[in-house]
Amino acid sequence: MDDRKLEVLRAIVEDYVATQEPVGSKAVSQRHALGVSAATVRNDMAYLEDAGYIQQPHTSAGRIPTAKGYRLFVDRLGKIKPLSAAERRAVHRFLSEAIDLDDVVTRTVRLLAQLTHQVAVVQYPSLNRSSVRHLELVSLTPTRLMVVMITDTGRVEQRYVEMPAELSEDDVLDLRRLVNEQLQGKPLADAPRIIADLAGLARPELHPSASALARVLLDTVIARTEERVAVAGAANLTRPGNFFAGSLRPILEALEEEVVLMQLLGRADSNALLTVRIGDENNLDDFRETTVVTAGYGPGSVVGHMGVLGPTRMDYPGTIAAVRAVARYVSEILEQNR
Amino acid sequence: MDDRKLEVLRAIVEDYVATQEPVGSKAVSQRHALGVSAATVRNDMAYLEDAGYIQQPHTSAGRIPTAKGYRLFVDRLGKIKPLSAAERRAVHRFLSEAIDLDDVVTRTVRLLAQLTHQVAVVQYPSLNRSSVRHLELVSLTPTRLMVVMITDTGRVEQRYVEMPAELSEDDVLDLRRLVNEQLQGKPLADAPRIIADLAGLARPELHPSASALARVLLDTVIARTEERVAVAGAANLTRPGNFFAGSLRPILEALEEEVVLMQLLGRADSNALLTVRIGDENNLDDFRETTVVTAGYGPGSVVGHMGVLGPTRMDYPGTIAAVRAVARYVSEILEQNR
DNA sequence: GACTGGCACTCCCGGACCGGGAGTGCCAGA
DNA sequence: TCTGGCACTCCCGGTCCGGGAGTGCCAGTC
Repeated sequence: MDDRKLEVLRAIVEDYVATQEPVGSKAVSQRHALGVSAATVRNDMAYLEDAGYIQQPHTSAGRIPTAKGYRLFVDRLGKIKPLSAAERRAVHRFLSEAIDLDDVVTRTVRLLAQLTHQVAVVQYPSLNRSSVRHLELVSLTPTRLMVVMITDTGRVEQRYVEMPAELSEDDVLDLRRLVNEQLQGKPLADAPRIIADLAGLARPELHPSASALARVLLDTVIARTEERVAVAGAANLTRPGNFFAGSLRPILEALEEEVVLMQLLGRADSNALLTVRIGDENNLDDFRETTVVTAGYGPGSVVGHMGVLGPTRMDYPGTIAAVRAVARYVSEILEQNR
Repeated sequence: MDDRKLEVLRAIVEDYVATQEPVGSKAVSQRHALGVSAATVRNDMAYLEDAGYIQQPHTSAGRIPTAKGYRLFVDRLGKIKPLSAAERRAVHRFLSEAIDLDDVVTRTVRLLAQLTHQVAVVQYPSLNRSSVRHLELVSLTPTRLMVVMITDTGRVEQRYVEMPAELSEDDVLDLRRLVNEQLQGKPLADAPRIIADLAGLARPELHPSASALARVLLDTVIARTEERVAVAGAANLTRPGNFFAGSLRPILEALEEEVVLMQLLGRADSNALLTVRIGDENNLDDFRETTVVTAGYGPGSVVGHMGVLGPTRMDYPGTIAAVRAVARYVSEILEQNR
């Protein structure tokens, strides 16, 4: 494939993203200084269409890129344009004001939505990859406890436990000591194994209570917390030309389904620094016209993903730069709080 | 105002809500067994229009209710239709599976959205009206603490504190004892006063640390936590005829603005059991075509509001019944966990 | 006096029609 | 290999028109 043909494809992608209208041969040859005439561009366009990179909405209209065309653009043509200094400062300032981990996530998701003018999705840091920092037991009544688990990513999880027998203040302290001895500092991934043996380590008369506690702890550790996500910028879906009314509804519905969102954030290939999934690559019918740009984040290892979701016709260089920059900075913050 | 005229208004509201199309005199006289001819209905309609209860989109079209018309309907005509037994069972089952307070809120908001086919909004239980059950201090490093506050509504709040000096294990225990002695059982409304005197009660060498802690506690108590809300069912905005594309965007934007949502939930007249705000009554330009149905909930006293938001052309009896039923049941649950 | 049938009138809505414009494919020539 | 020219296609916006639904009014009836 010719170098010039690639330039023509780039021109088509850039113009189409900017104007949202099919772009014709004349526009390409004039505005992009290729040094050839419109007729020549037309020949290249015919080739690109044969090869499946662009298509015509109808005869005698300009061309628009196909998913395959965008893919080529992202892989070989788009030069990521870094954030401006002002934008970087804004990101730093806004995120550094976060008061706790939840606030970091909330702020991140808003920031992404605002920077990219798209829908942003941020996964809460996954419990599984973090470890236990502290467990606290609070007795509410003699037979009712509250368990609070604090992880080294700063997450706090709470559960109520009904005890099979009344517990004295000392009993609670004993249990508290026991669970902390066993679990403190341990990765959550190892926790289920440890918890299984927990009841056996308690004083014999506490066995029933310890098992009840263990059941709830287990639940806390493996619970659906990994699936929690924050969403922002849904209003951006209504930007003119982004999605027509018919396709809006399934997307709005999907945004409230954690399962779908997790699938989009794609924990499978979580090792890639940054992933761009265009159209069909999402393997979801409702997202055939949608591109998802995701990045992993975390202190050292990846503890969660964040991403941005928009029409395939999106500003790839800008979006990719924004997601990458924000993911990096959030990782730094988590690193500091380690 | 005639009894029959009221019946005509009811017919118009009900038909319009059902069909989303202006309703004509013929339809009213035929489908609603008023025992009078279309011509008579026309006369009544002319009266209702003069009085401002209905309007014509254009000459020679049927009539649609005005905000004033809906208001009259809600105040005098709509008979709330209770949930079916099956629906009630579903509500009970779904809510009773909640594992903690956050989960109650999450489930409630989904349930409301599903029952009413509208957008649901639920305020997290306000801290200010609850009281402190327990405070926990966890030392992360010698100069860094994590404060966890647990309230009697089951809410957990966490903050980091940087200490001006290194603290020993005993120092932390001292501070922990102190703050719990002072604050346990106290309503959050009283907390700021108590916290102000806190530092003075610590051992002299702990004064600086105690002040640092007090500052953060104060922040925790009065922080924006009161403004947190959960939203669900945004996809319902796209139901055919609910909102046209132009008016969708400002609403989606508002749904991400806590401030606006709080205003809609309206803490002002928080004493009413159930509030219906129709169109202009919301005092927000973007919500001129929107009705908000809200109810307070809480164990005994009101600790938060929940509501549903939809086009003024909504099924009032059904929506009101759903909001009322859910609010009641959530209140019961909170009562049990008290 | 209240209600009714009839009638002329208004206005929306969808479909048909049409001309301009943008863009294309192809071809012959440089 | 590139270019200018040309005939062709098809969308788009505007206009026009007829049918239908609904109204307001009036005269007549109970």
